[in-house]
Amino acid sequence: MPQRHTKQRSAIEHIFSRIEGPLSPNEVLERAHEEIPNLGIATVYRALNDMVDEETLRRVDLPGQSSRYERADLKHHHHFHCTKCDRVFDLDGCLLKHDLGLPKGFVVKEHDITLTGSCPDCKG
Amino acid sequence: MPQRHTKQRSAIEHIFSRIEGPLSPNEVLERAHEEIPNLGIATVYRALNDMVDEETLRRVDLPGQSSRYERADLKHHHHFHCTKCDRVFDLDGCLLKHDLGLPKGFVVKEHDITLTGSCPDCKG
DNA sequence: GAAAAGATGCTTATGAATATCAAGAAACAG
DNA sequence: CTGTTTCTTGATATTCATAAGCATCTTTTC
Repeated sequence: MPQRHTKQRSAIEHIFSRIEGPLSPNEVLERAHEEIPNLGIATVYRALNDMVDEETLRRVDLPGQSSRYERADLKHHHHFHCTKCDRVFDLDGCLLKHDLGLPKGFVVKEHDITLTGSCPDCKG
Repeated sequence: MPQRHTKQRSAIEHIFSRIEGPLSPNEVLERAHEEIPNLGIATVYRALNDMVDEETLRRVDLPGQSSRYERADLKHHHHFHCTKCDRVFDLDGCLLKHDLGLPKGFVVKEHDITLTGSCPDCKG
């Protein structure tokens, strides 16, 4: 329940203060290594999970890939995954239809949309 | 490249001829066990992958869950995941906006949409 | 049928994510 | 400050989903 101030936790938080794009746990680890060379991956996972719980971060699940994490304070948006260069782009605005026409009784709390294709750099 | 007729492969194909909903590899294994008691999970994975390659099946990736598989001949649709009972419902029609307003150069090949919330049976 | 080409099933390997636990570091009391 | 308590860390082991390796068994082909 408490929340201690540790340098590893700060380092991980700091990474997301500079970076917007969704990062994988390993990418977080690599970046944090610059500051804390012997940081363990388990600590990264723990920090990420905690931060998701406290809604500092949001989990980004792209089809067929393992989880990435992005700041929770970003404006609502969706993602574009380029299958050629494997990069993920943030897309402004919501791409969901307004009139969903769901059957009675379904209550939507969240939605995920991922577009897949090729980005401007990988046209073809 | 060739494609042999084996009873295990037929059994797996037969399951999907009766069932529409997305099934996990383990669910496929369980159902197939009724017909082929000593079927191995590896064979299920191989069959599912082959069937995805030949476009008999489609992989369904819901956020935070492992892959499920559904028939590829189903009309384009999306999925609703109830977080209470954990069931997955097919939703008719496409829920993507028509005017995506993407930056120039992005070419969309596919899109995935998952709605999350509670279903009629789990209202609350 | 018998040989050749593949598929199966078991076991082992890989990769992501979590659990375990001793040792280290913050918070707290004095 | 300094000791005590309690949480966090890091290394390792574990779990789970999936793929790979390989000897054996089945289809296909002749």
